[in-house]
Amino acid sequence: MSAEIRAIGHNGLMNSRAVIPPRATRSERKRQTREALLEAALEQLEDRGFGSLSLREVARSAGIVPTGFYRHFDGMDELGLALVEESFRTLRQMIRSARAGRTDMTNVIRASVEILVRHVHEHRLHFRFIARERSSGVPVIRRAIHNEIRLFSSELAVDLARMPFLSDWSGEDLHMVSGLLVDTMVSTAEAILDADPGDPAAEREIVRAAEKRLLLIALGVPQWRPAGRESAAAGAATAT
Amino acid sequence: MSAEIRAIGHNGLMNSRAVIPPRATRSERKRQTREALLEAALEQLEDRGFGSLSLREVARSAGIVPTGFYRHFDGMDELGLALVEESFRTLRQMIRSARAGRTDMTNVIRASVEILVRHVHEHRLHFRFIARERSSGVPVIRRAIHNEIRLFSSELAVDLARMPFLSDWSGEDLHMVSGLLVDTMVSTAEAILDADPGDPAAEREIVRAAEKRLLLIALGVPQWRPAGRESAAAGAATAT
DNA sequence: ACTTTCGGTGCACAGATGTTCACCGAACTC
DNA sequence: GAGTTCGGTGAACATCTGTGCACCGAAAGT
Repeated sequence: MSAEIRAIGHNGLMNSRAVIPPRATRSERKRQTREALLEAALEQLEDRGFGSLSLREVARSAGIVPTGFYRHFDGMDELGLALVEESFRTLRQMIRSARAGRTDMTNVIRASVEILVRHVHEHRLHFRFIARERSSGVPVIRRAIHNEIRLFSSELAVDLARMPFLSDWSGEDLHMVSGLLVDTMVSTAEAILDADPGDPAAEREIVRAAEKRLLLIALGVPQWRPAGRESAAAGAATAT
Repeated sequence: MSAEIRAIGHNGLMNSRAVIPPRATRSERKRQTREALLEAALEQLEDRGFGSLSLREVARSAGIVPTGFYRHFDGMDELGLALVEESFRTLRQMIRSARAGRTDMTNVIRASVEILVRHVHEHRLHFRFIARERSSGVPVIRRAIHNEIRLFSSELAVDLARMPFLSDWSGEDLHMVSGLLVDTMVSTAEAILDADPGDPAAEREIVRAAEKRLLLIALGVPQWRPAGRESAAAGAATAT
């Protein structure tokens, strides 16, 4: 059944349900309160882990009664998984915009970091959620996030393989570097989330450091197994 | 130690403390139950975040009654901060042993990763604690861990400054690379913690990837501003 | 041998939590 | 227009939580 009426997007960040949407089809209203539940959970993650969220409190600040919660999810875990899905949907959207603007690669590093930072600001709560729950708390959510990130890293490896100076790299090495890049980006996102919003100096410092990190990694790439032979020989790497 | 649940609702005259060393000075026994509380908390972090730990449950599995908890900490937060301190004490101990064995630096990477892995196994619960609570949950604990890690990164920067090929680096750049190294190590530790113990193949893979990451970073170092002036060496990433 | 200190106990309380159940009324189906 | 679906309600439950209080008994101090 298509026929979805598209009303205005969402009701802003207000934590209470405020006034009831006057006119809406039933499934549309259901979708709205479902979104309100997700939003309420995201907001309450400011000073608590997902595992310490209470169903009642989430329902309350979403504007419904505790038992109404079960009309949408059959427990907090399912709500959490929905949050993972939603968060990574916006993340993939970020990747798309990153791929879109990659005409020249002279400043690919700067551009990537800038896109990352912009999306962290635009979807702060989503990033905070995955940053917070990535390593912590409820196992099922941790697993889900880890799977998404791994998948994500694999996609980046495929992208990297297309680049000229990486075209002859082994799959294992490609995945290594993509993993390193992803982890670096994750660290950067976490740093930005921790730095308080409204302090542009601190954020610029983070961005600066992130760009340097990525540049350092990029500088290592041409030196990777320069002779095609094995072996590490860290000290052996010489300048051109 | 005694993680067993005391099923009976009202304990009669059963000595709940299990067996304790019969002879001990009072302050020594206090230290012991304090340690039991810390241990109990660490163990219960397996499938929950620190924020969802309950004072009662921790006290129970430590073998004391809930109110007895307050003889040692005045709340779970303080217990958490004690855990942070304890955990980083063992971490610094690791660093010392890392510094001890650095005779030759041909395989400094391999040696570092190996030390990291060994300590993760030896102090699994401590590492799991800081990995879990690093980004999540209770703000006060998160801050404490972040401060420790930042301090830690600074110390590493000082160490790096002593190395010949890094001696002329600026403080900012040194801190950048130390931060990158620390984050990489943290990621490696998290990966090892996630991989189940007893699967040596998976772990070898993680170690292998970690060594490659560090090598790639190391290979970038000699290329870092080779002429001392602007102009990043590889055409990879300069821009305005 | 006395007094003090203090880690640990037991009880009690008010509040919060997840989940059940029967019920309502407006939106949907026919 | 009659009947059904279904998102939301409110009361009730058993259970768990953190914390205050008075008390105990043995170790420590004198």
